Amino acid sequence: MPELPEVETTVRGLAPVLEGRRLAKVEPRRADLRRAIPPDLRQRLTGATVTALGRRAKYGLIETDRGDTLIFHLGMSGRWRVDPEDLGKHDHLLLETDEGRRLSLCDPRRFGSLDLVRTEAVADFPAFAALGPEPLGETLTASFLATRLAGRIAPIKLLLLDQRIVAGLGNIYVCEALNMAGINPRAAGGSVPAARLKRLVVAIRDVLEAAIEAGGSSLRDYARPDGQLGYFSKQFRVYGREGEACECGSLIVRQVDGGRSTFWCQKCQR
DNA sequence: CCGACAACCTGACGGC
DNA sequence: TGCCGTCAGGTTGTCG
Repeated sequence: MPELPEVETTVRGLAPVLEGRRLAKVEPRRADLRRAIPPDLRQRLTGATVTALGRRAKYGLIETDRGDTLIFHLGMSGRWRVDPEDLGKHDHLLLETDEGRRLSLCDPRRFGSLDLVRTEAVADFPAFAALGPEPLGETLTASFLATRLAGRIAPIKLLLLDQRIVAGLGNIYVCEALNMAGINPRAAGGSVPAARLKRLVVAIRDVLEAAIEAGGSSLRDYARPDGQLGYFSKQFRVYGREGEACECGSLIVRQVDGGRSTFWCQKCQR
């Protein structure tokens, strides 16, 4: 999916279309994605005015003046299309504003989700309750990470993918951040020295901010809501670069951890 | 609590 | 051209 930067880019792209606009039409086009879509979604959102857009981890938030918040997750392949010319079989939810702008949530693999919760209870949303801190916020520090990783023998790479430890990182940016921080992805979480964790926190911030700045990554099926592609994928240091040379001259390798590809440099990351 | 692994679903791509 | 295996940005449930 869309990891944190792509969701952030998406939310920023949706804001000018939705903020302050009344939802003239709300049309779910199937009953479920990964889970069931709330059956009363159409009824509760139609006629409501969008008051704010937001993001928590990899979830996008659309708040309305009726006290409801639509929470969307893009899964692996989800994206919002803006003013689509025509709809395909993977366009699962349509929104139309009072200005006649149209938005379609398109998600071929349907690993995404849609939920509607009372805004005052967003923090109690089950998927949010156990989430770790935002990586771009104040809470994520080297000492915080050290506490969360203490005693853990699982590879640091897998622990960083655990949304309960840090919320919003995915496979791409974990690979990138570990490379920037010079950390071996298979190092036991609890064994990473404090100095490396400091570098890691800086690397996580830097890579996420740079990706947001560039408008998110663009892989197979991700595009910004306005249809323009993100450019950050061109800046990957290791992700998807198996066999290519690292800056140090050593070749980037790919291995599988927890069933997912890890790209890294064996010389720079120890 | 921890870790390993399968499952969910479709599409793109490479090899033959 | 077509068929088949493999892989893909994530999350969640089960089992030991």
